[in-house]
Amino acid sequence: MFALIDCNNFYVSCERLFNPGLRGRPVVVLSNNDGCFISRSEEAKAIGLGMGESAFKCRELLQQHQVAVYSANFSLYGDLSARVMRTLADFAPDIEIYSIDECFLDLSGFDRFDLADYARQMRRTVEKHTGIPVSIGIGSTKTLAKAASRMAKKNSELGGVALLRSDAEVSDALSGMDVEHVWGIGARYGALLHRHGIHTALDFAGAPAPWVRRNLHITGARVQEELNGRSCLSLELVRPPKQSICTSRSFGTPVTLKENLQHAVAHFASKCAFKLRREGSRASLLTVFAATSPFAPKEKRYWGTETLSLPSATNDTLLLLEAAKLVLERIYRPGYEYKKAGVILSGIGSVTEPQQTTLSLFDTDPHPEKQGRSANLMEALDALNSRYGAGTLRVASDSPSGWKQRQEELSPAYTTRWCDIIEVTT
DNA sequence: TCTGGGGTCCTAGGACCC
DNA sequence: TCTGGGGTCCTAGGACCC
Repeated sequence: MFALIDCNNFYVSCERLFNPGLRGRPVVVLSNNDGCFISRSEEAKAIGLGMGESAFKCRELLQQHQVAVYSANFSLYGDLSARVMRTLADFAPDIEIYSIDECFLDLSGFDRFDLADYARQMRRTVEKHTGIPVSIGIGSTKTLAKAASRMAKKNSELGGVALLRSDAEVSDALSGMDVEHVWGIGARYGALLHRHGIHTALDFAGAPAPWVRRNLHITGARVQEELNGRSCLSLELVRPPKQSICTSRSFGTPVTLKENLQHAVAHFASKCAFKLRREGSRASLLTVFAATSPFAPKEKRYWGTETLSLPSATNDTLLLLEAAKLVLERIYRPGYEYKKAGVILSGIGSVTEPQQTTLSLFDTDPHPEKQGRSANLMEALDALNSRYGAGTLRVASDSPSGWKQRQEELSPAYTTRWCDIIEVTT
């Protein structure tokens, strides 16, 4: 059996933790740049504020209902997530951290326990240790556990826990679930399925397997197997290394000067390089993109992107920054109002893998001694920034001037930044 | 005036190899 | 008139997840 533990309205719950006055009130958390809703309290959902809906379109509703609005505060959410996961890890030997607010536990061998009772104990403990409310679903496959957790969340009379064990319990649950809400079936496949008379998760479980394989491919076929109680997805205990790393942002106000765009791109490249080293990886491809608003009139729209193949895989901030600057130089077109830019690293391999270089006939030596110096420098850079805070030591072009996000309603980083705590208590 | 960010996997088709 | 079989790698596009 698998358990899926899902934090309720996670980001909103984090904000409420440090601001108990928000309980019972409608609360929303906005995306980066304060664009749309990415987390909503039950009260906010009841008012009709939709997931992913643009905040500016709901201005009146927000005011009318005195909705508490927050900018996304990921350092707070990340830290609280880690606390929740540490607490849950004590309940089973194997845990897969699936996302910032969800994890799977392997409950095989727990048959001597009353699983529903065990889940209720988990809920109480997480609530007590972290203050975050969770819902728990248990089933014989990960997909069924997901379906159960959805039930637990939707039906308050279940007390936050749903267990699907007998065939009758499973078919009963699946018959009450629209097919597009099954994990792995989204809106597009949902619409296709509805057109073919497949409306509920139960309909899908019973649909002809060859048809599913043909139309929803191997991933859809797996989902169907899982709904029928045959486990295809095992717990992933170690996260595989990332295959691509992206840092991108929308700008609060449009950026027009190349110099300012360079500041932003240098910042994104530095962040990417840091993430890459944290993974213990190197990248050989670097993409930069810079774009105007997709909502601008057609003649004012531009989406520039180009990828550079690096002479050898690296995780050196200086080299990646240099490459990013070169690419930006190529894609920058004057006269546009840039609203967003980003850097993507790919062609990623581990630092322990043998270096695959694409040296040209005329390249000079790869300078092994120089590479050792680069590694030392990066180590020192990361150590300083870890000790004294991100951005303490950075390349001069990685500058915050001339571009910034909108974050008008940012709460303090209560658990990760000393100066924010002092501000709260004084 | 305002519209997020960061990922994964799969497929099809083209180019190429022997 | 016919025109093999078995591969790899790369890219674009489309789907999905949170």
